[in-house]
Amino acid sequence: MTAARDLQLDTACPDTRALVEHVTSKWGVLVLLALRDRTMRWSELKREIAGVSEKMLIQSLQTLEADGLVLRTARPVVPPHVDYSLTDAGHEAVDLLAPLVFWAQQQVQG
Amino acid sequence: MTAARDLQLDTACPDTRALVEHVTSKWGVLVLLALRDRTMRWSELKREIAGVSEKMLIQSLQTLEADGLVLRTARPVVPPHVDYSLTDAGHEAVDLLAPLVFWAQQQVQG
DNA sequence: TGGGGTACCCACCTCGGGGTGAGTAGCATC
DNA sequence: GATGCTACTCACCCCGAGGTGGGTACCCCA
Repeated sequence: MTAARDLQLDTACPDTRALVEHVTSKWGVLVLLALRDRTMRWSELKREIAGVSEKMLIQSLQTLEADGLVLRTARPVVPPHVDYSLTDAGHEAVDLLAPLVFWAQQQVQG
Repeated sequence: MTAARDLQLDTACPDTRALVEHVTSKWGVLVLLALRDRTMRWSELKREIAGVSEKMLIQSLQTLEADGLVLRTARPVVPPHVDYSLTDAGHEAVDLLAPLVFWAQQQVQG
């Protein structure tokens, strides 16, 4: 178990900060949770995640893809067909993230 | 285990979102980790958490106190003496948060 | 001929997280 | 008399997350 002090200092690292911010961002959380148990198309995600704007959905997906957490698979057909799924790292992230979100939910409701 | 879909919808709840944002915010993370294994004075936190501005440290502490994660104990002496520690809920939060931060760190360094 | 569906891009705006710097009370020390 | 320490408050600024609304290529179907 790493000492708390070690974590503190390292957290000042901007890259670690950025990754934590991405996975805990407003729409990032919802995208990761939505993709947790199955691959989804872009339009499915848009429908599933209530209230997300097209811009933010695209931006979130692109960020998570760049972080290596989400896999984008485009089929060059008409009309366009694009699938999104979690990578192994994405599954690791969501497995660590979900308990935190669940806990926060309990706190608020309690 | 709650289904992913249930979590998704509930996460849209602004209060849950706010709490997750507080504990995963730039300085919120560092404050929680710093207080993980001991009570600290304000000046100690300021020294321990490199680069934090006074304003943001105070703001983070006030937010976490309002969320019931941090306990503030002021002694009316001169010069002022204020202790900060984690509540039970604060310990729960940091125990869920630390693995996520640690994982992010590994991802970045790998 | 034109309207619709998919998966985007682009320009613009707002609002709040985060940063900088100055001020403050009361005593202690020089 | 002045300066310093602690734990703040207050005023102002900047930038980026997030939102809004329009455009676009391509083909299909009516």
